[in-house]
Amino acid sequence: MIRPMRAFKHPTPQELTLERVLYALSDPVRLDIVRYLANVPEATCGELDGGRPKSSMSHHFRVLRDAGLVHTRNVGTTHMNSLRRDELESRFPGLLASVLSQR
Amino acid sequence: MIRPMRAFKHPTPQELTLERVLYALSDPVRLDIVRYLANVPEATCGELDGGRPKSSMSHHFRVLRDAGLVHTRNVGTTHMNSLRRDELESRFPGLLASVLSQR
DNA sequence: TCGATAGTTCGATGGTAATCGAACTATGGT
DNA sequence: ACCATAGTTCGATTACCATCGAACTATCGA
Repeated sequence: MIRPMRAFKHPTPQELTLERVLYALSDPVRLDIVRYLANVPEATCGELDGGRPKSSMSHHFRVLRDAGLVHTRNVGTTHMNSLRRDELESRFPGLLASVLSQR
Repeated sequence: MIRPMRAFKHPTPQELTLERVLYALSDPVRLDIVRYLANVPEATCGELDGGRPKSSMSHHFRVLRDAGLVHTRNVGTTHMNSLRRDELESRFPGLLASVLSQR
């Protein structure tokens, strides 16, 4: 009886709130993650820790996931993260691009 | 020896950080304040409390001021608040408009 | 099946933020 | 001068959040 690895819950675009998205983006670590993900198709969690403990990174990815910014899928032993560009665009048109355009 | 009412400190556009702005906007009460201010030239603090204590409103206005979103000037016994549209636009072009365009 | 690897979850800690009442300050009006 | 009004500041409480180590889970490879 093999149970598959627990899948992550990803909110639908309708479930997203502007406050939650802005809050998720208001942390320097998470903003860096989002900026990084904006330039690659996907990235693993480990690829993004800046020497930080895995548990801290896991926390930030969870916040980003719960806010609807990031999608995580399981690939072997790693977790592949990607920006939910299209869903974000459908729910908050132009918002992500606007934030990412700031320096 | 008359001392004028203590003036508020307003950060310059250069001093603003994206994280701070996004954080200030991530609270429902403050987001409502900003949305309201977007539709009027100026507004007093009292005009915006939704039955909340004055001290709570004062706190939120302070956060918005410190983040650089709101300017407060003294007019008689009241405080007139306005959105710092131009400064915001110069520091984070398009950001405020993008956030305000979301429902 | 035995590591090794990648990441999550748990629990604790410290820091920060929201909230409110109460006291205080400043201004204008009478 | 006195009072009312508008808002700030202070202090306390509560709640939440970032951080980290440690234990746990899942997958792959040997």
